[in-house]
Amino acid sequence: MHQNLLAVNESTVAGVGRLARFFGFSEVMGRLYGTLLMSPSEMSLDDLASQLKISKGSVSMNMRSLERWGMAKEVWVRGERKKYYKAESDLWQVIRNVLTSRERREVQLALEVLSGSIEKLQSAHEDLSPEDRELAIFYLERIADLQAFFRVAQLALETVVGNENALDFEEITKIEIE
Amino acid sequence: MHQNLLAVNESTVAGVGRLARFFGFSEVMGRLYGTLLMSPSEMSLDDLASQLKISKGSVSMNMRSLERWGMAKEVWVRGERKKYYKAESDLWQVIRNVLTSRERREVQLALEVLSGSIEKLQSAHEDLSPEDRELAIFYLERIADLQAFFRVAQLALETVVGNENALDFEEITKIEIE
DNA sequence: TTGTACATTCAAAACGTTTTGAACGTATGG
DNA sequence: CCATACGTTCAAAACGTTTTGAATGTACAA
Repeated sequence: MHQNLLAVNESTVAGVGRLARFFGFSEVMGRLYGTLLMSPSEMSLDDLASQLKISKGSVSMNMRSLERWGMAKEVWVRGERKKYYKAESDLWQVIRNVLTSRERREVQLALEVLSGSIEKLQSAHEDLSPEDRELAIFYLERIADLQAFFRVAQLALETVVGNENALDFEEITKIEIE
Repeated sequence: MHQNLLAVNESTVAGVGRLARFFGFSEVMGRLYGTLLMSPSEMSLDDLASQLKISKGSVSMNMRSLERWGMAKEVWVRGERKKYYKAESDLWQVIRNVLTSRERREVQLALEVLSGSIEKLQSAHEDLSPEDRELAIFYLERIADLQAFFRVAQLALETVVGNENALDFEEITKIEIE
């Protein structure tokens, strides 16, 4: 294969690995996904292990994670005993999967905890000493700030998760060019 | 101090620690920041070490990180030899600091690498065997998808980073309530 | 200027995470 | 219905990261 093609493949795989880290996944998961993304044909566990030079066991486990996150799919090949995989190549679908099943929960939980804190502070109000009352008021301010932050995060998430097409390539380039 | 106030403090500190992890910082950094955020008065290294039950060395190093990220500031107290710290309590300022000096670079770098890849593929075009040419076309498609993703990320970042007030509490709640 | 109370540093230890590979399952082609 | 080629599992090892605390550096109060 041509030198440049190899270089492009390598840097893309590395970049997707980096991206995976950023999103809180392991780098290997990202490199597996990147490898599949840059492969025109589906790949077996052995293909992936040899191409990335990692153990088969690691590939097996990480591919299961990728499947759970909707980032890769198994492909059945007739007359073959091996499992073959291909990448989910719709990046927006992948982003949506991840945001929906992870970030969304996190944000919702955070907002619930914050509401709970406000309630705790209010219900304690009668019992508080003067100094504690002042502190409680201070706490309420800070918690309101945190709520504001998480509400923005929630809004942003729903924007991405909610719309099937809102953020696709065409639309964005339009916005940028104008 | 009242039981509920302690509980609120604790869960907030834990939550900010969690948030820090999400943003790729160490949990301790987040807990230090959270502790300062929930403290009406500035705190010394020893205060922080004893409250979080971690070594002074760790506090010292992590506080320096927090300062570099614009998340905490040193406060001089007359007639005191100790260093005192307070949190940067404007969360949007903190977000802006982080996004500007970290995420922004990452996205820009990624876009440069992708452009470079496209050039590599185009400049190699003449030399390619028929099979490699097909592969190059496939690569170009996938790289275009990645570019689209990073352009959206860039746009989102500039939205947050660029506007001083675009995302403050008032505006968001308005949007939500309507 | 000096003594000292503090902050900083960094090597070693503790800790958590990831990787490996051999042992073990399992399902498919024959 | 096997035989076996493959996938999976998991304990141990490798590895990277974080934490500690003692040694060291530094600047302030007196």
